[in-house]
Amino acid sequence: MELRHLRYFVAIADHGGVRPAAERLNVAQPAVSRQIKDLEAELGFGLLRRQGRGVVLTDAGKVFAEEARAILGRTEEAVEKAQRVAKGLGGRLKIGLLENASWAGALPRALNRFARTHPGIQLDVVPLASVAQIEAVREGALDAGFVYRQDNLAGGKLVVHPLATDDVVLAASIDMVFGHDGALDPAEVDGLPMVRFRREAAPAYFDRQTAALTALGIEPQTAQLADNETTILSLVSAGVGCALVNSANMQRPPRGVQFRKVTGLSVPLEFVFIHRANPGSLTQLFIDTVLAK
Amino acid sequence: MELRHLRYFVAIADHGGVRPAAERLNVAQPAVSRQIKDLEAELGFGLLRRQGRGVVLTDAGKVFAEEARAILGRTEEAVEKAQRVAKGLGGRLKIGLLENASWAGALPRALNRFARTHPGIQLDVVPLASVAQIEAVREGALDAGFVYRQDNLAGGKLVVHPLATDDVVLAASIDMVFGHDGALDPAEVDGLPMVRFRREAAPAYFDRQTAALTALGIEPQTAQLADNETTILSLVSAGVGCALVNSANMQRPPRGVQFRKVTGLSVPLEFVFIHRANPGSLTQLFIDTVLAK
DNA sequence: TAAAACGATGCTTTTCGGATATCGTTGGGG
DNA sequence: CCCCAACGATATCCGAAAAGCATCGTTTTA
Repeated sequence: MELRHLRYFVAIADHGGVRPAAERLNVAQPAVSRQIKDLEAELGFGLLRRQGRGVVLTDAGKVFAEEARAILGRTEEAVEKAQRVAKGLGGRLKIGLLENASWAGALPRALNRFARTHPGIQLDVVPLASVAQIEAVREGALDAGFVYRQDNLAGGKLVVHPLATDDVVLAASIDMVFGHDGALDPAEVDGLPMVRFRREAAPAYFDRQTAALTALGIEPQTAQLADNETTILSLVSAGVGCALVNSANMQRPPRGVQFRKVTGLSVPLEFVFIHRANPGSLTQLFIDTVLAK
Repeated sequence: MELRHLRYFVAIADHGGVRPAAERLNVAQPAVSRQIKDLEAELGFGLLRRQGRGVVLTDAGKVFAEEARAILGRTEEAVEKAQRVAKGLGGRLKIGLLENASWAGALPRALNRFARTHPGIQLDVVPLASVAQIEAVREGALDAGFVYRQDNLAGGKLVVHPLATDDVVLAASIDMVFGHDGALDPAEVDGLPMVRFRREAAPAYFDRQTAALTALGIEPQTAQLADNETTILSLVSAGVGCALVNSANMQRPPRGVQFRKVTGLSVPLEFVFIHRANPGSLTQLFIDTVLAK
């Protein structure tokens, strides 16, 4: 069965006869007769009742005509829909974002700009941790992602655009008094109870933090584990302990938390934009918007 | 565009390549390549990105593949749907029925039997007056109807099956005392206030009633007009007057109403089943069930 | 670096849809 | 009542188009 069969049959149903249908279709009458005959043979039941003068639709024919009309309409819609996507006027993009930190950067502006410039494109923003985003982008589950650079980023068809470099600072409850306002000496930090990332959530980050601390002679005392930075800051605010957090948090300091640089402590956090090496046209549009900045 | 294009393209999308798609479709690989090329040319945008080894769907291609799958699925459904109708296992029948009287006959049994025998067929029962039903059946708005024989029944592709012949009887309130139990003499009826059909509702019937009454020397005194027999009987029961009604009502006498034959008064009411001369297969099934009785 | 896998292209074969001419049937009009 | 007009079906031919075959270019992989 081909769409031609449906087109011919619908024309007959619409114009009440083979001949007017043929005329409307700009083909000769026998062509229509034959196609319908073939269609009936394939379906295994009659669509028309021939009664000398003209034809009438059988009951099955009436139903089939209705269905055929719907199918033909659907194909037109399908073409239009795909066409909109091809023109960059529609479609759907899945973008990964870290739910903690770094929202304060240029990201919201870029997203807003894209949404305004391409109103037909649906932006699905998926909150995911860096490791999960990288995996998702590799597999195509995400079109692009905003993550902190990880070990598993290397190789394998991924394009990485560095956007900014943050560092860690010490977050402590405002109830904790250090006696001065400047950067903290490592000795002042040693021995303090700390709220830490659960290692499984970000192994590389955890290890780099640990290494940086021990290099300064600080033995981290884990008071509590948490899965994300928002939770960590809540715990810090509650006085559970201090914590090393992304310096981007200083842009929007949570209530009850003070941020202090620690002399000599540095765990560079490279915030990057990632996508596959062969992005689709839609993704390319998004990439351009993000990098245009 | 033909369904073949969609089938080929969906096969590529499903199997991730031209060659496996061709194998699944039992055609050679170049055939698939060309069809997709033609399809892209017709659509005006690309569906596949050729990259040496293998192909990947473009964004528009992904959308179109989804749409194409839906369309192909719809066609299968369409065939099955029409097939069920062709086999007499589905579909819809519109049947006209008089909302008053004559329900007490074999009709409910026939309708029930049909509903049980053909559970897939939806029976739309439309309450309509005789004249309206005849018009509707002629125009195809109804597949069949149950009516009282009318003047406009003659000619024009209608098949009429007489089912039963009723007559009129006098309906009166039980408060009305005639002094005996048998048929009434015309003289006893003359001068009584009567509830009558509005003439527009059934002109022929009205005139025949009037003629029959005057033939017996009865001058009908109209106490009230009504549109249907149910209303008439309610008015009779309320003591507004007596009325000539279908004798079928005697099967289910309404509360507070007595029925009396009037000597010499006869207005034969032929209850008939009608349908067009060239019924569809579905309608034929229904006809067979009704007449099988 | 060579081989294998994949898709594209050129050419031939074959299938199938369309055009023309004609026939059978039916319904309407003189 | 009969003939004509309208409609759809059929037969045959022709052309378009889809499929098959062989081959080429490219890329990935061993």
